[in-house]
Amino acid sequence: MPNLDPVTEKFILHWGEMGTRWGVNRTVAQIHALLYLSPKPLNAEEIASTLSIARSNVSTSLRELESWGIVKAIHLLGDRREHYQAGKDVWEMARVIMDERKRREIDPTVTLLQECVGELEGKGPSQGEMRDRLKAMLEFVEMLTSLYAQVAALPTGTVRGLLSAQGKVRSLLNLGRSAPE
Amino acid sequence: MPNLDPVTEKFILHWGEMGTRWGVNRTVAQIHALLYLSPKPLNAEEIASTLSIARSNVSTSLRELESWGIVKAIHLLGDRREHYQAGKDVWEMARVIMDERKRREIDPTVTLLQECVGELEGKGPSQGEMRDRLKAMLEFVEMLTSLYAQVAALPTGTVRGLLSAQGKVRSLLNLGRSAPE
DNA sequence: CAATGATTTCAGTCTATCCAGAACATTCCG
DNA sequence: CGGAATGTTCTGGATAGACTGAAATCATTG
Repeated sequence: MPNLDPVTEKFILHWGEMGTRWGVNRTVAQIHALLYLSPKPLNAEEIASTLSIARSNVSTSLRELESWGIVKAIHLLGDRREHYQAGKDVWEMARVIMDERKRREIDPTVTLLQECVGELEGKGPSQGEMRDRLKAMLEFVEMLTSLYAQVAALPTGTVRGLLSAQGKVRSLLNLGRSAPE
Repeated sequence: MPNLDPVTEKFILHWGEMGTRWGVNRTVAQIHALLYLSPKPLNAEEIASTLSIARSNVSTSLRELESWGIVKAIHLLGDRREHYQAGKDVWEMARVIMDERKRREIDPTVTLLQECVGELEGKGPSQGEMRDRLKAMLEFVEMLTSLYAQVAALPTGTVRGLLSAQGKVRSLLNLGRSAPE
C-alpha cells in the first residue's frame, strides 16, 4: 500500500494517542482517524498494511467502531470485500459518541447513585453529610445529562453559530433569569 | 481502620471503574472518591489501610490528584502528618478537571490540527478533501472550546437553573437567530 | 460441490502500566 | 546525636489488555 502522507501519519498518531487518554484503544482510534481522512472507503487489507497491524486486529477494531456507530461497512460493485468509511460530519460524530458513552457509562452511574442515596434514606444524621454529597453528585450528573440532551437536540447549524458570537451563551442564559448585570 | 460503610464502598468501586474508562488510574479515582465522601480529611496511612493499598501508591496517587487541583493537603493542629481533602463543590470540581484536560489534551490537539492544515496549504487539490476534513475537525474543537469557556465562566447557580427548565436552551438559543419554528 | 477469497474467532505471546516493598530522605523530638 | 515518624523515590514483579498468527468459519463463484 502507498506509504502514508506525512500529515496523515501525524494526525493518525496523535489521534491514537488521544484515544488512549480517553479510554479508547489506540488501534481503534488510529483506524478511525485513517478512515476519517481517507478520500475513499478502505477494505480491511488496506487498513492493515497501511497501519502495519494484523488483519485480525483490524477486524475486531472495525467491529468496535461499528458498534459505536461511527464507521459503516459498504459494498462496492464488482468487489466482494467489505469497504469501510467513517462519518464525515464531526458534529454528528461527536453526538453519536456522546450518546453511546452516556448509555454505557453515565446512565449506569446515575442508577448507582440513586441506589446509594436510596440506601442512605432514613439512616441517622451520622451519614447525613455523605448522603448530601452523593445527592449533589447525582444532581450534577443529571444536570449534565439534561444540558447535553438539549444541546444535542439542536439542529447542527444552530450550535455552530455559537462560535462566532463570543459571550452569546451568557447573554442568552441571563434572559430567562434575574435582570442582566 | 474502620471497615468501609457498604454504600461508600460501592461508590468507591464504581468511581474507580469509571476512572479507568476515562483514562484515569483506578487507584487515583478511588482515593478521590474516598476523600470526596469522607466527612473529615484523611492522612496517607488511613487512606492506605482503608483501601488496602501500599503507602507508596497512596503517595504518588495523591500527588497526581494534587496536580489536578482537586485534592488539597492541609495540616491539623498537633498532628505532623499531612491530611488530605477533596473539593466538595461538584460543579467546581468538574470545571477544574475540564480546564486541566483542556490544557493537557485539547490545546495540543488544536496546535497539531493547525500545523496539519498549514502544511497542506498550497498543496494540490488531490489533498483538498483531506484539508477540508482537518479544517472541519479543527473548527469543531475550537467551537467546543469556546462553548465550554462560555459555560464555565457562568456563575454556578446560573447553569444549575437549566435542570429545572427543560427546553430552555433551545428557546434561548433561538432568540439570537432566525424566527422560531 | 470444490476451490478460492474474505472475515472472524481463538489461544498464546507480548507489553505497558500498575503496584508492593524496600531503600532513601526529611522532619521532629528527646 | 539517635531514633521514631512521616513522606518520597526506585526497582522489580505481577497483571490486564492488546496484538499476532493460525485455524476455523462463512461467502462466492465456476
